[in-house]
Amino acid sequence: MIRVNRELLDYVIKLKDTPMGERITELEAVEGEKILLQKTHVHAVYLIKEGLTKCYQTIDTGNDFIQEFFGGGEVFGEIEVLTDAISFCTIEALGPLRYFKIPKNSFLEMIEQDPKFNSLLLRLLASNVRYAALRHSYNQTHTLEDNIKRLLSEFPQLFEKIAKHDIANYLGISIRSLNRVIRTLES
Amino acid sequence: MIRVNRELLDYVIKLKDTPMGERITELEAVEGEKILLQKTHVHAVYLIKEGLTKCYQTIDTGNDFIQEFFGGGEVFGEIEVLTDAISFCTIEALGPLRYFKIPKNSFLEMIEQDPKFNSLLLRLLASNVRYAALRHSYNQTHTLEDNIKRLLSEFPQLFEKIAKHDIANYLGISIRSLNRVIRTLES
DNA sequence: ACTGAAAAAGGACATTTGTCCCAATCCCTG
DNA sequence: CAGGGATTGGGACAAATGTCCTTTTTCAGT
Repeated sequence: MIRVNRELLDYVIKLKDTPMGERITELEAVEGEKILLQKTHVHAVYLIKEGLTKCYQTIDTGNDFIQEFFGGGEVFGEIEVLTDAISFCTIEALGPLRYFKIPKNSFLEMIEQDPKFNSLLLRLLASNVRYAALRHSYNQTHTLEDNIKRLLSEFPQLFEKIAKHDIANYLGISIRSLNRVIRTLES
Repeated sequence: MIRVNRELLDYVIKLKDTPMGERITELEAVEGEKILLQKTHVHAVYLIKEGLTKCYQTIDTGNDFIQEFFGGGEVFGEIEVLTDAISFCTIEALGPLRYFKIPKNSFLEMIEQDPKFNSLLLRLLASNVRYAALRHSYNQTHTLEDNIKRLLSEFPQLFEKIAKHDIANYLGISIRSLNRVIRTLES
């Protein structure tokens, strides 16, 4: 639900105090600000220091589909930089945000020259593949009710921290359906 | 739909003629054989040389959900080896199969010592993340009819090459629904 | 405190999808 | 070539979900 990566975050914070650290800038954003735009070229890789973002796609139907919520230590832009592709989702701050920006070239150099960073990145990608696969298979094969129960058990503050329409877009359903199921859960 | 990675396959085939190549074994499997079992420990990484596999999870409801179809150059077991986790899907041959097996330790060494291999692996992971994300968002936000049309345009031999129940399990729907929609497509 | 906009809640109906059957066909094997 | 199991196709009904719309609630800004 909300992905984080403490280990990578700690490592990059330490990197800031090395020569390579000069190439990493620290930035801020406010709620609603978009750090990365879908269907644009990506020239840097970003890492969240503090705060929460949603990573979503705007579909041709006009709806949004939220791939994931990212917290501290999560990375975005790396897929595009590695595959040389146009960005496939938008990253938007859900509150005040602090994040690091690593220029594309520096990122690629770090992969080559810093085995520890490389290893952390590989594990991040692998862990995200795994998480997304499990989430989607569960989604496709269980009822909405099961899905919401599962989210709640994983993240009890769900309804306090995340807007209804975002939860609906994360589950790929309409708000109406979400409300209906929440109601049956309460009774 | 069917993932392949020509570049990685070519590279590993070349590797076979180097000292490192001695640690890579080439194996075969027949249709229906399972190369990797869900919920087991993984001690090696595998790469498909020739043939087709399905990568699926068996859900607690008894249904299967197919994450992806893998062809030449695709890798499996890497997620588990990198994240030190139990395998989250089963890999099954859909026909005669040839594949390489790389012991866990050798795989990890290759990542550290062979920048080219490391780079190919990073790009494979990134490309798979991207592909899966796009597939799932499309799936969640479009009708079944659109999804099937999309699969057909991407892979016109769909119905000749892949069994109905596998297509249904890939889309996360029942065979009944699949048949129903196919029928409306024909008329 | 007032107001307008966004968010939340839910009624009513249409549409989609699943479940449970049963029938027809194909294919493998004894 | 007979029989059994898998595969395919589809009818009928139930359940889940979407669409459209209206009402209520919340809340920031004046």
